[in-house]
Amino acid sequence: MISEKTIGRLTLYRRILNDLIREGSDSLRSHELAKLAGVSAAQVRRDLMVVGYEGSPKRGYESLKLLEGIRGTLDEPGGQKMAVIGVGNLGRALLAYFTGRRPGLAMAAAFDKDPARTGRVIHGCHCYHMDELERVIEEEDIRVAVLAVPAVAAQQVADKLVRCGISGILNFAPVPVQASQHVYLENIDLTMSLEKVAYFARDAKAAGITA
Amino acid sequence: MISEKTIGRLTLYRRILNDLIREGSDSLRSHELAKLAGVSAAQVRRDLMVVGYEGSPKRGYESLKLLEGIRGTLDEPGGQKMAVIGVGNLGRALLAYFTGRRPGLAMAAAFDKDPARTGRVIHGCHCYHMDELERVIEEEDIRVAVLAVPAVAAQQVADKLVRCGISGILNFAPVPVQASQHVYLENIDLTMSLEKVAYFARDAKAAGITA
DNA sequence: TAGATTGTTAATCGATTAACAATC
DNA sequence: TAGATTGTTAATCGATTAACAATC
Repeated sequence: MISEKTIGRLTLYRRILNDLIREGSDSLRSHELAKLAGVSAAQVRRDLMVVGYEGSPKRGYESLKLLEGIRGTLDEPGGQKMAVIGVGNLGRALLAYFTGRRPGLAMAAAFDKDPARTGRVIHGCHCYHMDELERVIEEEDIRVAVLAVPAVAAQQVADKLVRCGISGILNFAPVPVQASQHVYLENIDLTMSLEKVAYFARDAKAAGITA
Repeated sequence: MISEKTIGRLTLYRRILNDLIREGSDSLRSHELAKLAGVSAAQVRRDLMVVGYEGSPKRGYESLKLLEGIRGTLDEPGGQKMAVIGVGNLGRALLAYFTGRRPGLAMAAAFDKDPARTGRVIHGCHCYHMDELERVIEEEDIRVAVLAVPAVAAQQVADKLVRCGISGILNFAPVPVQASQHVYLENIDLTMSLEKVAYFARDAKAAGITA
């Protein structure tokens, strides 16, 4: 079982690696990757131990083989499908943002309960009414959901998603949503993050004056 | 010095408390708040120790006084101003999302380098050209910036923001941006979060089959 | 009072980093 | 070889939780 943090960093290493390969790199050292990812070299080496490809003390890590190893660890071979639930301002932006960002993770559907928003294509993705949730998720074999509904509806919609067979939820509603143990759920609380920044900005400014 | 995590949870407690007060609650216990916030009661008690208001073993915490205490800890008395940098799909959505969400944290300006997007009002906020960044930040006394520019531009724009006197940055570009020690920077890597959910959704599904 | 809840300390837990023998 | 880098373990660090005397 690989930790959440390690998986997160692997996704970052992959992106960095893709850039390096595009620029012609054929090998790299742990400390180079560490610098670019903003972590320690020991962290990088520790993380890379899980991908099943070993570097060599002489040549470091071969870029292509390392990328292959990370892909083998992170990706579902046949690809995965996802959906966005709620196509208000944030939902539409996330739809656009996530569409085509990574091959192997396809945006297959969008849903909303407002009939004014359904029955049309938004950012290349068909928007269905919530009544069709179960049918479409089943037919399209969707496993991952991006939840962008208002806070009051979040828990209820999450429960419905779980009943429909979704096994991963990325929740943007500013309430901590609960789900069964067999469903992976990550909460991104934008308001919390903004308020944290506002608090520490104040603090940083004060520190700056004192220093 | 209060930890990042504690500050984050205090913002959550405040929101929950606001809801409870609206519903008529005048007092609450640590375990009630813990349940609603999805944390342990010990965690809540520990967090609340920093706000300078003590509960009593008999009556728990008085809702209004606790809210007052949290406000006193988190909020800058005169309020704070923020800006969004980059008004593409994501930037515009964040502009709409953060506008008016909390009194005391005002969206004062938006910026973009594309002249087609500047000189107009988006979601109630004037959009300036990047050339006006320094002047407007100074005039409006903006301290917090939400960074929603493409990855390639992120570090460069962040550096510019710091030079203009910004002391808190919420970065949405999918690269880890670096800033000086006197600037608080939080990275929200949406792609990383999505890929993590996709990975563990696969895992969760496998666990479900095995179980 | 008796009992529930508080503030607070000690124990636990998990993740990160430092260190080092093995290796090319 | 000599030296840099690897995989991996031990030490460190920080945050969370369990426990409990104090309290209303």
